[in-house]
Amino acid sequence: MTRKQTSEWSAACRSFIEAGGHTTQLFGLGRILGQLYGLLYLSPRPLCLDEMVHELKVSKASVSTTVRQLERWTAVKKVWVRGDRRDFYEAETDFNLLLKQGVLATLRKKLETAGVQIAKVETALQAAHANGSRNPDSEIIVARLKKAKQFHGQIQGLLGNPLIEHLL
Amino acid sequence: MTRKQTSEWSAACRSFIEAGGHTTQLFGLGRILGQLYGLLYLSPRPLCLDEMVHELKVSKASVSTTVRQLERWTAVKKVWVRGDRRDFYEAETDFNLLLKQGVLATLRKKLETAGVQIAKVETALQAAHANGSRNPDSEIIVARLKKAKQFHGQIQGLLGNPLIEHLL
DNA sequence: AACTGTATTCAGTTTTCACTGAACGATTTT
DNA sequence: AAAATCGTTCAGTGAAAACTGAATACAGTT
Repeated sequence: MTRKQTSEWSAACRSFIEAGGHTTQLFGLGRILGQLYGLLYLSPRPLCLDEMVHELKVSKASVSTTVRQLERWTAVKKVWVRGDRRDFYEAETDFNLLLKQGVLATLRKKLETAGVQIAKVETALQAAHANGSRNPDSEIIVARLKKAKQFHGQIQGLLGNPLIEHLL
Repeated sequence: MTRKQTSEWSAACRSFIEAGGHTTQLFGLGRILGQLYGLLYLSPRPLCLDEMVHELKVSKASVSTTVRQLERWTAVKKVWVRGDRRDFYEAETDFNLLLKQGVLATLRKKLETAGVQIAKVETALQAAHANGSRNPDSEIIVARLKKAKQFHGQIQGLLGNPLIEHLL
């Protein structure tokens, strides 16, 4: 990537990087995220910011923020290069690790906030009940909320299940 | 919902519906999607479009498109009401079924298109190789692409794994 | 201390996307 | 056949998100 290379090879690499961008965009993450990870994934050596800027033809600001986002997800890590004060990054190539620490972790967090929402509704419901309010459909509503809560707990348990980690 | 009811109960329902909107928004899906499903989920009887419009205070266009989106995910289904030519919808209350047929199915589809991307890169890579192009980093690139492809296959297998369905 | 090379932040711009209003088409009722 | 009732489609709007250029901050060098 950093050296000049035959057009065929670089074409294949560009194709991979572009595919990465498409994929992340497909999942609602940005375009650059996938491109950047793809670039680092194929690179045989760590790259500094300006190299990434040059390869992807995007602004330095985008690279700076996106690479740190990838770092938070443990998808890339910063590496030291002796005698160079620039920041170099390389990709974490273990996808399984990445899936566990990155994707599943954020999924759990979102599930958590969803649980908070359910809890809120529960208090509202208890308030209605304690208040002596009567409603012909009360049983149905209570039952369905209960079911929703159970499902939430089930999914949380599933994501915490060591079996999942074992499958990866 | 359709009948008048005490303020406490409707407050709890509105809270649930709002929570649904928050949750779907959290996952990158629209706000209305979650609200609409929440409304139908709590409703003891099927609702027609105008009832949903009235409850959620959104446009009929939004309800029309969103409810069909939910239908594609088998999250709701259209039901016939005798002597009424309007379309009525009710929620699928089995979350497990919903997860399998809805979420996992779309996930598989996205994985599929990602696989197409990888295949494209592979042909580009073979072209480079057949062309006799030389590159010092070729082994690394080939190896990493292979690894990526393996991972893709692994995930596809995991989503097709009957064990997953069993866990739900 | 001034300067150079680096990364980060921030205000502004472009793009994307959920959502709407109004027009349309289809079907039923008068 | 005219009117009424529904559902869908489509161009447009507003807001949020992605992305950029320029300013800033920071560390090392002269």
